[in-house]
Amino acid sequence: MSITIKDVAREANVSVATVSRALNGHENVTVEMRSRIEEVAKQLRYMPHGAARSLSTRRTQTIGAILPDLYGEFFSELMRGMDVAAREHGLHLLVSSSHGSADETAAALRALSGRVDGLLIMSPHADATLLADNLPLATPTVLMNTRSEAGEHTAFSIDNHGGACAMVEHLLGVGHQCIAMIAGPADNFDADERLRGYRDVLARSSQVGSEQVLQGDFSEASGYAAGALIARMSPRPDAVFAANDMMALGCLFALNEAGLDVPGDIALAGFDDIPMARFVSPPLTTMRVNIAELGERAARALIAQLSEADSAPQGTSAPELVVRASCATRSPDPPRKAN
Amino acid sequence: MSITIKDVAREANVSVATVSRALNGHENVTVEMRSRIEEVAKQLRYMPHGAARSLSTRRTQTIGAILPDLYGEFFSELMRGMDVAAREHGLHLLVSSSHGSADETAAALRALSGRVDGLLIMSPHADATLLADNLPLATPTVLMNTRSEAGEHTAFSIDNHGGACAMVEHLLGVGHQCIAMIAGPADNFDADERLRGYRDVLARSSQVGSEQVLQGDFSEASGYAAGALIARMSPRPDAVFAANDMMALGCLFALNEAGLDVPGDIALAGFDDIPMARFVSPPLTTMRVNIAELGERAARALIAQLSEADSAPQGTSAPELVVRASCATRSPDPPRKAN
DNA sequence: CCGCACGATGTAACCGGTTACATCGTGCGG
DNA sequence: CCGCACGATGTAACCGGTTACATCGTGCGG
Repeated sequence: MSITIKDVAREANVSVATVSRALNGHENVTVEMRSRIEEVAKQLRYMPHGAARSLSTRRTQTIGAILPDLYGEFFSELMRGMDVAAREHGLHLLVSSSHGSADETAAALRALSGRVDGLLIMSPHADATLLADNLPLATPTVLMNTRSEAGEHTAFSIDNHGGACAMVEHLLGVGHQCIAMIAGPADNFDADERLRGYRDVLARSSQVGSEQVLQGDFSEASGYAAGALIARMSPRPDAVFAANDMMALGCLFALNEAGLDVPGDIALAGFDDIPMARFVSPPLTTMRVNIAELGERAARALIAQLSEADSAPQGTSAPELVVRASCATRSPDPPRKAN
Repeated sequence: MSITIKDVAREANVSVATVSRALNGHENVTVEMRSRIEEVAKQLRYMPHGAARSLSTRRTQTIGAILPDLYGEFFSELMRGMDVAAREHGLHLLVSSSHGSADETAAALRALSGRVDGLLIMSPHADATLLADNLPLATPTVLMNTRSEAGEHTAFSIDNHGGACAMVEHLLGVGHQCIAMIAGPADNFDADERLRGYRDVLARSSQVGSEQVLQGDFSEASGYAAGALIARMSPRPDAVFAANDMMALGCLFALNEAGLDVPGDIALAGFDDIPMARFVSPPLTTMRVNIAELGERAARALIAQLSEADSAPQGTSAPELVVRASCATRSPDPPRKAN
């Protein structure tokens, strides 16, 4: 069907071994031989069959990534970071989405066996058991933002808890007393950690009343709904901390519609620092999460494992507080000149 | 090293052929035999080696995508569409970025040989020659937003020219006389087509003066620079058409900084309808491009080619005019309740 | 009771590369 | 001139699956 190494060998009147050596740049091939073979290969439009080569070398030059989804700002940035690290080492990226289901995660894990040299996994369901059951033995694996504390695999994550603490402390610091939180989806690890941070700071702070948590699901719509509720509360909180920026934006619309001024009547903060955060009016105070960096560091750690079997560093990325007009009366950001 | 089918066969006291048949659900295996083998396979944590299976079946269950980049709103949405189509058919997605270089595109093409069943390619450099030279014969391929008119491969694209025409006609229609354009990068196909649309409409419209093109590169910064220039022009254009939304946003900042009111003093329009477009003030008039749909349609066409060798439909996606406050004095969009 | 048909299972070739080991040929030292 | 060393090339095993074909065994019809 397709052109194989045999065709090239026949056409060049040499053995397949010589063709393989010539095309892979081995030493012991005369220059004339090499150039003759290269000529024939080019003329025949020969290109080596990846699967065959992988089978024989036991290397695929590919790292697999299993993510909840492939699109959206978050995963897009994550892939950007992974791509940077991968291409630096001439590796390909095979991506698979698990859509948040354990079964799909397991299926993806099994389907990738023998197709990748290592795996980057972000999945709420990637617990130790599931990994052990579906991961081919000895596949280098790096986990991202995972619940599983099982130190078996290298893990990288965003310090969501620390970030949430920092934000709540900031809000308390600038004088807000009653801070409501719009939480993310119940089964989401990031959302849980952010909520936990909020609770921890409130618990150890003496000056405040009780916590006030509204359920959201990370969508703008859920933020809008929560904002509408908050606007009607009595007494009304004097600050709102949304577990992500999209909900903060939805909330902002709802507060505006209710005739409330942000930050005059009520302060508002988000989490993530999505690009839109600085474009809305007022610009949104938020925690900047460097997602691409997380992806890049995780990929680098994986690549290191590919060569040296030992290294297994862990790591967290600390988000960074970005203060904008939505919760403190400072001047808004100037437009960024470049990305 | 790893568990292979031979280990399972030995452990279950059968031949590898029987194991293969049992695990692949073939008919002619007794139920006891099948369950015994499944039991052993599970216990041994056997998972078939993908490369070996691919080599033998000549199927990889994977489609490859070669894109200029893997991140950013555009490619992210594109991947979303591809993912939808791929997972519907149980296929994986192997992505590779060409970073806009012909060499990298060629390298990616060759590296994917034997690792994918078909290819989705978006690359400014994917011309007929490059494809012919680097594509293994008979690899089903679908091109996206390509220059190459060579009807050899199926191609899908956004109707950038038509969209730009529609936008310029709209601007003329609401009474603007002198419309400047902020163009995209010189070697970019989409940018060229949008510019061509602008020129074509102006050329066939009698009422206007000459065209006025400022060079940009699709970045917010270049839009900002162009906006600063425009603000100082005399006579000043009464409308600006930016080749994409990011430049339009940059331009908006520059115009605001220069004390100009949009749309009072000068109208502004973009292209793409990125999510931010409706959040800025004033909300941006733009052409909505359904990128995910493009990716999904292209992937579907590829998948169709995988089974039936014949089908080779072409297709364009028409962008849709979205009128917001930035260039006509209408009421702004209400917030979207859901995505 | 014998032989045939058919269903279950095994043997081995094959997919397309890589590479250890064998072989071949040439040049040079004694 | 002979033999040995070494560099270039070839042969064939191997990677881990799938599947065509061969073989085996059982039951049933004549």
